[in-house]
Amino acid sequence: MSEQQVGGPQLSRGEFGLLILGLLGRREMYGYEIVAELRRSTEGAIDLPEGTVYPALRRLERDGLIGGHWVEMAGNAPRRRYYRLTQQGEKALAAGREDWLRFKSAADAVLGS
Amino acid sequence: MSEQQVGGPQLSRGEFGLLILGLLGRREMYGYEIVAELRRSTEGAIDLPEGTVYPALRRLERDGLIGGHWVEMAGNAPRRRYYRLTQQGEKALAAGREDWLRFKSAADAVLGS
DNA sequence: ATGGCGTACCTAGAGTCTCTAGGTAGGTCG
DNA sequence: CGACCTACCTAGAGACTCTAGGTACGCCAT
Repeated sequence: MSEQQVGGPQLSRGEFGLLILGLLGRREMYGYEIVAELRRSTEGAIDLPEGTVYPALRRLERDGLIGGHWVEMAGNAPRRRYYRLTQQGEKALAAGREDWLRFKSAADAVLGS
Repeated sequence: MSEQQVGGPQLSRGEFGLLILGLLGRREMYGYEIVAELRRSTEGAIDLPEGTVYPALRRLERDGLIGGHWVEMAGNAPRRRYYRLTQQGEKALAAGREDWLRFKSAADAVLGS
């Protein structure tokens, strides 16, 4: 519990998963929206292909960090699967934020930035 | 060349490789030393096992970013393979630093830190 | 009416990286 | 003698990311 380590099987691993949790920490979103919102809110710096995001969402749901539910749209618009954080996901996000802060200063120390 | 993107096949990919380049940007080092120095200079926040570092060094050398040479030690002490950045490695480090800065602000934007 | 683009979901497979769990070989210390 | 340190190494499993598609529908311009 007092492990202050990140390099192990932490970041640079499920890093993108953490970013998705970060977005979902704000509000419910669906996959296609996450792709766009990630691109938008990072000004294009992070632009994940759908082939990365959809499997990541499946993993996060499988691991109980997010919960998804289908929403039928009016007319013939394609249905959406909205995701929100579970309680476990909230905890994972909090822990992930701390890992990120630690990793960030560690990497800055090494890279001299 | 004007690509301002990191999420692609960039960070969270060869992230640890970049950290190794960062260390080698300071001075020549050998594998076992890198493991220790990484742990030391990040105060334990990043503690890569040898099984991660040695293969990473081989990849970096294979890709021409670092060059290694054996140094025999006095007595029966085990020999060391010292690595230094190549010119290409210097460029990769510079590019990697920029990628890191971009990724950092992007992730901060998403994680709200 | 046809091709292009947009919404929204999905997958298989290849490639890459990280970690575990060892192994080699010698040295020191109690 | 056993434990631990320096240094290097590897194979294999597991995990993640990306490419390159596919499905299905709607809208718009030519």
